[in-house]
Amino acid sequence: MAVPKQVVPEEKRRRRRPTRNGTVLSERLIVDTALRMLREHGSAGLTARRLGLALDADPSTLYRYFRGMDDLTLAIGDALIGQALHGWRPTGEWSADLRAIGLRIHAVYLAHPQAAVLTASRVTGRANELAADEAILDVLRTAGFPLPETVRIYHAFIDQTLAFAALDAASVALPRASLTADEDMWRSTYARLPRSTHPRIAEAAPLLAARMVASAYPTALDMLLDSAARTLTAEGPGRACDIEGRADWM
Amino acid sequence: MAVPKQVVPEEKRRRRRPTRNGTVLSERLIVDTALRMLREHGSAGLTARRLGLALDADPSTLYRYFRGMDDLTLAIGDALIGQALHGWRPTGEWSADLRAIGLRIHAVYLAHPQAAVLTASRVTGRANELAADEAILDVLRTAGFPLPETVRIYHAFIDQTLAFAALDAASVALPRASLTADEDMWRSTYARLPRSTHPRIAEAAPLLAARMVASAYPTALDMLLDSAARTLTAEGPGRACDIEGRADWM
DNA sequence: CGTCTAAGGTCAATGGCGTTGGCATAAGAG
DNA sequence: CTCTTATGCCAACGCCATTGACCTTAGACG
Repeated sequence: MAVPKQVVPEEKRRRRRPTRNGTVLSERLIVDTALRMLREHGSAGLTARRLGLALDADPSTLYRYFRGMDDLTLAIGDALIGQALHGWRPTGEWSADLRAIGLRIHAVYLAHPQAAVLTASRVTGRANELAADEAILDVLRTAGFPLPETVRIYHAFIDQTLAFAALDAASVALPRASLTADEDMWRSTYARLPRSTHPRIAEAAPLLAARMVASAYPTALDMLLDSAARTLTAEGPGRACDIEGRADWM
Repeated sequence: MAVPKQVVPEEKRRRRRPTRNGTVLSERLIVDTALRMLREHGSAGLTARRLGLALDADPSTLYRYFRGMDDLTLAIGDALIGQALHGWRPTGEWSADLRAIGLRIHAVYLAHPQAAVLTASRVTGRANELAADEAILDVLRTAGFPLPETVRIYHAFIDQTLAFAALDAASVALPRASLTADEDMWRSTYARLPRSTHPRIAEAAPLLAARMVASAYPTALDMLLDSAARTLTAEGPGRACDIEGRADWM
């Protein structure tokens, strides 16, 4: 019959047959349940078996909705982006707008750290992701940046945001034990290093202990916007505006 | 008695008993083999079973050297950092020095993308990591940055470097299929969006296709150094020098 | 050089995991 | 009301990390 191995797209679904226990499945319900499970069981705790259990459905049923766990992962990622920009409206001040978008994305990812770890570095090409990219580009163009400069800043901005979101989420998503161990590192290991071997760390230890437990994203974001602002006001880009420093990887 | 459950630290090892097939194990050999296996089998392909197979040893033998796969992961991460700064010497020009350090770390992580994915967001507190942090702080202090400013820049610099390394490594480490799919996304999905619904993406599509396949790290790094340079020359920090934008997470 | 202890190797078993092929049943088109 | 087939369930496969019991021999010590 050749048939299966194909997932019916959500909008084409006609027959909504309830599971043994009465719940009626949908992409939406599955993604939401997956997010809840990620929060409860950690980023490695999203398993087909457990998800099936939470939905009162057989694990294999999930394959009627997603091609596999990876496909589900992408759907989760797009849901996060949608949630981040839900209700956002531009104010007209480009710098403040970008700052708000960046902090919103960062915040939503940190609110779902276990999900963020799985999805932050993926390109889904789904609706919510496209809408976010369109919004960012629009802010820059409306502000008056020329097209090449817009693309340059857009690239640095979105990748910086996602990169920090993933990094910070990874810390938060660590198992309780590893997390406190990592945090204590700055108070124990680093704070106790002898001045003789590590003088710079020793002198900075108190400040480090205070700073390193927080995210560096707001600082890095401000530095990026700071640098971008100069190319708008000044006669032209000061330095490093070309595409050099290109991919020597891949 | 009481049974060990403890791993003998490498420097205390006396008895070097060969495995059934003659190989003599060591932390070094295990980490190197693990790196090779990660490259060959992908970031999810480092398994105790396979590692044992590659070493001609029983998987359970690994537990004599590391407390578990997580402990091994940390050792791999520290090895990467050590490799990145191997042979590095400061030139005295702080901006160039930081740029070099950043690009070195980024490059080594991208050279071992599967390993980078596992380790970039971990704090090991091991020797190589400490040495790297000491070096970065020293560059900034020697350049004349006051201590609080040094710590602020250090934090943004190291986290941005690791964050981009992890993000870019994750792309490179994707299975061949997903990777080319992601790259084609910029030429297919994004390039074909109608001007009516996504005008900004449409006008930028060619530039995006050219840029997005490369890493934004060099650009973001230059913008960070650019912003930092102003706080050195000017009378004082222009803006955003305080610790605000603090952790509203955790 | 001989003894003997415990480090460092092996083996077998446990309870997870994602995924698949076959099967059953009821939703809803006609 | 009929009949197709979408969508659910089940059982099984081959992976995985980790553990406890066991065995063997390296090398400290007399």
